[in-house]
Amino acid sequence: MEDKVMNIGVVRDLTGLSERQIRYYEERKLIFPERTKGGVRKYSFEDVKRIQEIHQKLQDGFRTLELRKKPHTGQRMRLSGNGS
Amino acid sequence: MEDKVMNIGVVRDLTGLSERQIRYYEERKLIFPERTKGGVRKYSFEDVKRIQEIHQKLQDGFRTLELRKKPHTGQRMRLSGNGS
DNA sequence: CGTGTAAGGAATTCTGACACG
DNA sequence: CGTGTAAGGAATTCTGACACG
Repeated sequence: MEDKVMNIGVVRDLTGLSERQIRYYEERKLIFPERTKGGVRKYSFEDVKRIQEIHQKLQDGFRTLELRKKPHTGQRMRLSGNGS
Repeated sequence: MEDKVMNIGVVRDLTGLSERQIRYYEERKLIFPERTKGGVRKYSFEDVKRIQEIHQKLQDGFRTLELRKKPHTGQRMRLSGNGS
């Protein structure tokens, strides 16, 4: 439970991701930043780590929904093509 | 050397001090927050600690100039009246 | 699905100044 | 000296939407 102290701009710089991506992960219920009274998002360093993990998983071919509960039953290769 | 990630509003809430006080301590060269390209100050948790120390010292009767080099040669009581 | 972008508004922060003591 | 405040502008962030594939 670290302090939620960073604005999205800092998280953007720290992770190298876009604000769009960061907000989207929240929309998918993968991260839960706090808000100031005015509605500005505040993130913790834990959030930053989590965001990087999420991005990595997406790179590996997972979909955001699958990331809500850390999966451990099925690797899901995503080199080319899909499994459908 | 911690990351400078907090806006002054967070530091205000964390320390309970006013933005005016925080900016003033910088003006007196006691703390050195970074700046975004746009000019917005960014503080680290170390800065927060330092700010609290500075405020405590001021409560004890020190003046900002005296705090630049941590004093260790003269206690300076400040209960009532001054030493002049 | 995950991400980019332009749009307009709102929250936050900045500086310089005047005030007090 | 250390801090409060009103003033106006600028930087940052927010939401909802359209786009692509």
